[in-house]
Amino acid sequence: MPEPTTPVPSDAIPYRYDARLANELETKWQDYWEEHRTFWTPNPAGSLSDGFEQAAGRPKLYVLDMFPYPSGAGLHVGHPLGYIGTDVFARFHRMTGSNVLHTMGYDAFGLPAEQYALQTGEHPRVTTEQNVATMRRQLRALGLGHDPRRGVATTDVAYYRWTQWIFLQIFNAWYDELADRARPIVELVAEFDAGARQPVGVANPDRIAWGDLDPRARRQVVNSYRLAYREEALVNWCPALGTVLANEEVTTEGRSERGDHPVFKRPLEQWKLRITKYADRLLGDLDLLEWPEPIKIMQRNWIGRSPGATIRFPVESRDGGEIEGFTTRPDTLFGATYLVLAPEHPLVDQIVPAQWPSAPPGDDGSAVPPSWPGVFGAGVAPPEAIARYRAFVGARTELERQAEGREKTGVFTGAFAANPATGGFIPIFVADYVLMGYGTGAIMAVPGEDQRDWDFATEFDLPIVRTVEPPSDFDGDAYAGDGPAINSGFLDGLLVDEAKARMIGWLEERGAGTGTVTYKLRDWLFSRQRYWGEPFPIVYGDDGLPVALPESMLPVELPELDDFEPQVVDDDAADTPPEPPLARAEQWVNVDLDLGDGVRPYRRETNTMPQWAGSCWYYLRYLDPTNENRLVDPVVERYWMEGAAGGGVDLYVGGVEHAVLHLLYARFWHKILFDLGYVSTREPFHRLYNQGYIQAFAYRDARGFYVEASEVETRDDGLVFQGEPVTREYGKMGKSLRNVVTPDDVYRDYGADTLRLYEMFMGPLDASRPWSTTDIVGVHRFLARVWRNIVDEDTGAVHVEDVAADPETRRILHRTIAEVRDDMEHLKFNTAIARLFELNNRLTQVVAETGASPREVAEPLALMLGPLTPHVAEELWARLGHSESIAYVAFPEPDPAELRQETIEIVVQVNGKARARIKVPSDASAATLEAAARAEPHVAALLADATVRKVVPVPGRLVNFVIG
RNA sequence: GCGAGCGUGGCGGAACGGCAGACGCGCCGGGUUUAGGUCCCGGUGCCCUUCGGGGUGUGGGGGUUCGAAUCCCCCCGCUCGCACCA
Repeated sequence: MPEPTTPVPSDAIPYRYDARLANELETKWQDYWEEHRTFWTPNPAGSLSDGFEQAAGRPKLYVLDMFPYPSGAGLHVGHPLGYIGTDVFARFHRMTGSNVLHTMGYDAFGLPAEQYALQTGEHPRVTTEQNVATMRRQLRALGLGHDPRRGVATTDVAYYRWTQWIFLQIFNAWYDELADRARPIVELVAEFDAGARQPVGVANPDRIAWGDLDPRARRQVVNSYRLAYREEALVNWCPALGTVLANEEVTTEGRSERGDHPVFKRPLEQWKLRITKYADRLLGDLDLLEWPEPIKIMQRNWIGRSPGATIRFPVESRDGGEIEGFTTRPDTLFGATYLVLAPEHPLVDQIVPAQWPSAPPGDDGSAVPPSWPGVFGAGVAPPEAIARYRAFVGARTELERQAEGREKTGVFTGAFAANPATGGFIPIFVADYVLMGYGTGAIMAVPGEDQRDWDFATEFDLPIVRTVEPPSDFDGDAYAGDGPAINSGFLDGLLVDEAKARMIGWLEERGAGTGTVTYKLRDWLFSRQRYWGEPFPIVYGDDGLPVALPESMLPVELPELDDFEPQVVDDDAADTPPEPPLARAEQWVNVDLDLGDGVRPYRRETNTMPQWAGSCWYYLRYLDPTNENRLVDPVVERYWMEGAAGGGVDLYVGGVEHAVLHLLYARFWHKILFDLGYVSTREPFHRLYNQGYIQAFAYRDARGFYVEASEVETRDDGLVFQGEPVTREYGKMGKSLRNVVTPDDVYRDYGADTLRLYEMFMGPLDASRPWSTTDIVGVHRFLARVWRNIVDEDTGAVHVEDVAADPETRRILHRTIAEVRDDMEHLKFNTAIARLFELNNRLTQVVAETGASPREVAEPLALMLGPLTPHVAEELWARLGHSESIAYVAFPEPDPAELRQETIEIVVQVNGKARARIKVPSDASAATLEAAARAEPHVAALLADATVRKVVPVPGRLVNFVIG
């Protein structure tokens, strides 16, 4: 990349729009906005309602940026792209009469903050506050029109008090399947007490009546219904980070997304949130949203709804029992030649016999093939073989599983089950290609119709029965397509959909199975062994059961702790037990509380919430940040959130990287709050827009090392750094690639308005593109030209006259206004800016000819720049003689009369090729068009010796002659 | 492997199925200037041209259409998401 072309300071010209002048007036207007509370946005009620009378009649608009994390490294020019976009949009809408809410807070809890604090040796609160201050300074310098009163941080005690409060609501709620919504847990207990409902579920497997349960059992039953619950689960334990991670924080290679350390599966008691209960609503309500289709598709895939059936297979063994398997293809049951259980499946131990059977049950004369016991051989008895296989699976990391590809491993359990369709006995295997976390953790294997089962069957000499007739030219293994059923008794001849329905009916009649729906979505693992997060408002009594603290005991503040480091151990130390840092704050952990039955000792929960928690609801707190009595005042909430289909924030801008996690978690919390009556809309974010990324070129020298990108020069013989040739790459901005450009650099060289304008001009907001320092001068020159067209560079006097613009200039002005309005509305800032360039180029000519700008052009130009480059726009507006801020001045409106054109130029094509242009009245008829076109000399010549086969006149556009 | 998206000058990018390349950068030429920079004017897809114009051109190939960067099919390349989900 060539040197940044730093403009030479033009000291000789005192009022030239250069970096010095820009910086001066930018600081001035930022101070002005702060002092005059320009962007304080009134609420309809509560402590922030001053001035609402003026806004009451206007439409409201809630514009939101994704919650930023205040990084210790500060901002680079890629970060604010979306913030500038929302600011332009918000400012435009203020000028078109909306009451606009736009602010920004900080997602300041979480692993990065804690790790940064570890690096610097300072307390996370200190470093976090420094980072927030740095980011606030950098963002203030951008001139963003945020309401500063609403910029909450998740680490504020006054904020996380409400995060904890929401957790209490989740803990104190259960999902009523019949009503299809969450309800307060007290209502469930009331129904149990009244005998209106019988407790079922994992905590009450024997279905003991409520009245016969002891108090402790009752609490366990109730806990098993809660939307927040504790469960021993296989979690992603990352010793190097000293924490467990959510599935989403683990890469497909089985390493931590942060730091790339190995991750191991370990059973651990964890908090989970029952997001799976909302799977169907999270899926269905996507239809209400104005979101990019790819994002909706990603959410649908993540939720992964699969309709199918659970089928019960009676086990042929000493104590009987059944295995429930889930399948999406119940139509293939006749081809199920074996079952597979996940290695952790709880039934495995119950069905495994002491010795290998010599033959399947029944007496069809077949024998058990020698390959079934698996790699351990027939000399190893079934229980031992299972144990060894489990050890083998447990020892493998995700990475190893990945490396070994799709090769199937497994072991025969020694047990058999009956296929309810055929009545025959089929062997039961254990294999790790079946996942405990999905469906029932058990499958019926149909090798003829499923490639995975085919691979396994081939490996273990299992029979393969096709149940769908493949096309005659099919030469693959398993056939997964549609076709008539074969070898399937009463299903024969039916196509797949019909066969599925018939089989489900058949199973349900016999009580052998039911139609069910399964989801890929798992419950949300909600606890972390970290210091820098929200403490849970939960304590444990001596019975070890969790107790929710009453609302009056909130907030539960993080204790001061010198040693806040997680227990970090070696990368590969999979066996060390995790110890949360908070467990070491003994005085904090052990408390005596009166929770209703006298003062008793309790232990606090020592896990903290994941970073996602705070970002699940910040958009609600922005609405009413100072409210001490409620999460958000319902009047305020309704005012800002209600809107089109499903309601929600009017425009939400952020990166695609949050396509599933943040957006799904936030929707989930919002729906809980909706069910419990705390918010009025079904969805949090009505319209979502994904901004692109600004990346940058990076350069390596001959040794392969990155060199400072800003010092690379372009010469005729190629790219060089200090005289040595370098090669170019393209990637993220970052210290490691040595290609960072900071906003501060650009402010210094050109000013914030130039940075804003360049970022908006360089391409459409949703596209990613490379930063180009050389290109910035173009927009800077534009601003300087606008300035010069209005202000005398030598004297600072305004040279604008109250004279009429010439007709052509006036037409250009009004066309520009119309197009800029339209582009702004559709977030097409790059083309809006191009139109302003054209208008200003015209104005430059006028000034060159007449020595002054007509006021009727200068004022709208300044106003149209208001959203894009607010500082220079304010300054010009003030110099044009206005005393009020430009922020709420009405955006120019086009004069329809000026948009109408008397004559238009249309194209004449011959065989689709443009050959001439003719001027015709704008309302010319097809016949007039054709006549005028034929009269054009060039066209006439082309048509002279040709046969015109067809004429296509399109009034207002063109005429096409087809000749042959 | 499955799903989604994207390929337009030297570069960033414009273009309701209707003049491809708006606007900007860069580059070339001219003016202003002692000079450089700034600033102003003109030119700039590629090839040919008798300077009138002609040919060609939106990753490649085919199709629909009077007309395709745009719609459809196949292929190539790149990016992103998911990845043994039964």
